[in-house]
Amino acid sequence: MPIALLSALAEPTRLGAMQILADGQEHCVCQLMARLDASQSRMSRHMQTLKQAGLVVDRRDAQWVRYRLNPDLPGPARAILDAVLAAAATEQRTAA
Amino acid sequence: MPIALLSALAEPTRLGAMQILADGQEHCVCQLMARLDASQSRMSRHMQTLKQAGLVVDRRDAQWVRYRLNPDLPGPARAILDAVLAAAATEQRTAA
DNA sequence: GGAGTATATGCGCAAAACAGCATATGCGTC
DNA sequence: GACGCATATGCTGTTTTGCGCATATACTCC
Repeated sequence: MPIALLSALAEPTRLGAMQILADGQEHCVCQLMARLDASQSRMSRHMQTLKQAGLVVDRRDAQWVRYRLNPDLPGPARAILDAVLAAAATEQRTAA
Repeated sequence: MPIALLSALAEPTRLGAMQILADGQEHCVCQLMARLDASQSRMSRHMQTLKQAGLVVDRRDAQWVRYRLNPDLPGPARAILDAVLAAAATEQRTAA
């Protein structure tokens, strides 16, 4: 069931993180917290959640942990993610 | 934000209801409870949640309340729903 | 209008989610 | 090894979510 995926995405900070990571680049926790205005522990925990859901992968790089989209995300999950990101993007345009 | 949509779908009974409603037909609460093995109050409340999220619409028909997919679901929301249902269907095939 | 069926809802409870704070851990530099 | 920066995690309190039970409401049939 995609329940785990949906739960992971159904939270503003986590969805925000996914929108940032959607650029395909790696981002460290410190960047994410800054851009999403989240505290350190909050951001770290949310990234754990996304990782457990299989949406992202992390990599230690010196003092940083760099997160990026899970490149091996299964097709159906990837389709959900794309649809969600597209919807989120649409809304932001609408609000502008 | 699609947060509301995602939250609504991120619950097994509600997702199950959406899978049933995906046939395009109307279904009364009693059918849904039977097929999803849910108590009456539980099913009723879950349907309220789906309704509030805009995913379904209801219609009184004599003693029954018939639910069906919201035909006016906006495009991006519809896309999410379709992706989620497809993923759910895939998993069930995998399990079989 | 009384009984029966279908649905919604108020209430209380238990479990889960989320946040903040403090602290631990990993890594680099000196 | 001491210090500093980045990240993770234990603990605690608060809020939210989902549930069951009882009851209210809507409708039909007699």
